[in-house]
Amino acid sequence: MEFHSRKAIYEQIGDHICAKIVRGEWKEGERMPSVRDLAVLLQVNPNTVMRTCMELEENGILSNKRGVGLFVGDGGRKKAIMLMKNEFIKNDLPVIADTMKTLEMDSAELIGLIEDQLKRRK
Amino acid sequence: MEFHSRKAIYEQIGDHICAKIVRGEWKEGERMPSVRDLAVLLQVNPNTVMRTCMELEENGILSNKRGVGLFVGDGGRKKAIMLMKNEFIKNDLPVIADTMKTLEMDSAELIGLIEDQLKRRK
Amino acid sequence: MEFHSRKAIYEQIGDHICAKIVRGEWKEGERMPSVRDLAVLLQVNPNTVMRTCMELEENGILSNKRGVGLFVGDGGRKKAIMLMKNEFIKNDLPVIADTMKTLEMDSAELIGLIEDQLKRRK
Amino acid sequence: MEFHSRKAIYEQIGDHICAKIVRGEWKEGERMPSVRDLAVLLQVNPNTVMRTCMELEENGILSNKRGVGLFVGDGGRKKAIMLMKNEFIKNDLPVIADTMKTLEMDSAELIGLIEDQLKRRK
DNA sequence: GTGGTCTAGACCACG
DNA sequence: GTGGTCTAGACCACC
Repeated sequence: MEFHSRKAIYEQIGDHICAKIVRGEWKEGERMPSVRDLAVLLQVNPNTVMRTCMELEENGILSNKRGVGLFVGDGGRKKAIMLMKNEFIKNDLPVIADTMKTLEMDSAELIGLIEDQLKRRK
Repeated sequence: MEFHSRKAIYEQIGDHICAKIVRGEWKEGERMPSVRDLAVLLQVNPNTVMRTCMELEENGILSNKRGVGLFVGDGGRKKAIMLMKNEFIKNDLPVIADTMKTLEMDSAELIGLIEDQLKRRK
Repeated sequence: MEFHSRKAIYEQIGDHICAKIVRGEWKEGERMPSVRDLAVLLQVNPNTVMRTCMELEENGILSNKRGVGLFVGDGGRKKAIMLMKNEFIKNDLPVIADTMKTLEMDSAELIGLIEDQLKRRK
Repeated sequence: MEFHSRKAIYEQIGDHICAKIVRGEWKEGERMPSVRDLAVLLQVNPNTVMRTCMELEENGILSNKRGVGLFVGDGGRKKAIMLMKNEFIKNDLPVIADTMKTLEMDSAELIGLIEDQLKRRK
């Protein structure tokens, strides 16, 4: 995985894990890959992954059974959705609204750009 | 001026200046306030403003007459619009698209959120 | 290191770093000395080195792994060569051509002067 | 006249005046345009032209008859040539030699670049 | 430890 | 007065 955005890497990893959970790839109650495995997978320092997991644990998205491993917590999917949504509203929406206002961009134009973006990924 | 976002202050100042130009408050060919005056105005260190202005100069948005002052460059408004748009496409659009996809949010919902955001400001 | 020319120190540092890369003393993918170490080495303020590194990063010559250090980027050598060459063509060639024209100096004479210059260094 | 290079404007004006004299457009003993006229012509602050002229006077290239005007001094052409040549050797040659060395550029390549440069002007 | 940002203040060349 | 550079030193987030 590569990390481009200005966000801290541990936050990007958080997004990545949340997305897995939201998409249902990692289900509630299931055991996740170990911190070490994740670190290898993401090519990142284990401490960094650790930090992410601690934060997700505090949010109740993950739960940590000592000596056993990390698990997706009860209601973790819902909480992950809430977390992502709140972060989006707090961090991104204001920027979007500002930019649209200054550039006099309307909803239609924004949606056009977003669709372009989505197509480009396919 | 207050600085909230995660962006560095000098980048926020850049947005601020570009917005002025885009809105036509500072017109092409006109002289801008001096770096020092801007610094006082924005309650920021002159070096920080300088750094912003250097970047905008490299983008052709500002031009510098030695010993005289900073001016909005020829075609500066257009370039400022392009810059803001490109930054938006590069930095923000991917985040928006990602988030919408993961949260299965459709255009209507996004626009709803944005309108809420705009109302909240009034 | 001593700094003679009219160029700003941070630009001379840029030339210095590029030259290291071009000469192969610092290879692509390798980690460079930290900003602080370079500053000590060159007897210069760390901020000054930072400024240079930021510019080289924007040119794709250096790349930055957060919290780890600065590395010579992929294709960094080629880019460094291009950068130096372009700077030379942009800044120096016109001066050379102008001077030769006004002073009615021909190629042979120029080369003579350059060889004198090179000898003087030995 | 436009001023691009990093040289101070008053120095560029000096080059400009010297070139006129070397080329014989302004002959020894002849009266030059007034400082004010030059300033208008070059779109520059009269003080700046003044400064240039003072320096050229110190070099014996110009002579100033108070209340009458500026004249090209006796032997001014020869002195102008010397001045330009010395400046070139002092300021530009070292940079050229350095760059050629780092980029492993030989004389033939340099001459090729210069000829390109000269053609581009025609 | 790393880079990155910001401040404060000095100094310079230039106009 | 203007922009531009540099220093010194602090503080931050990140790994």
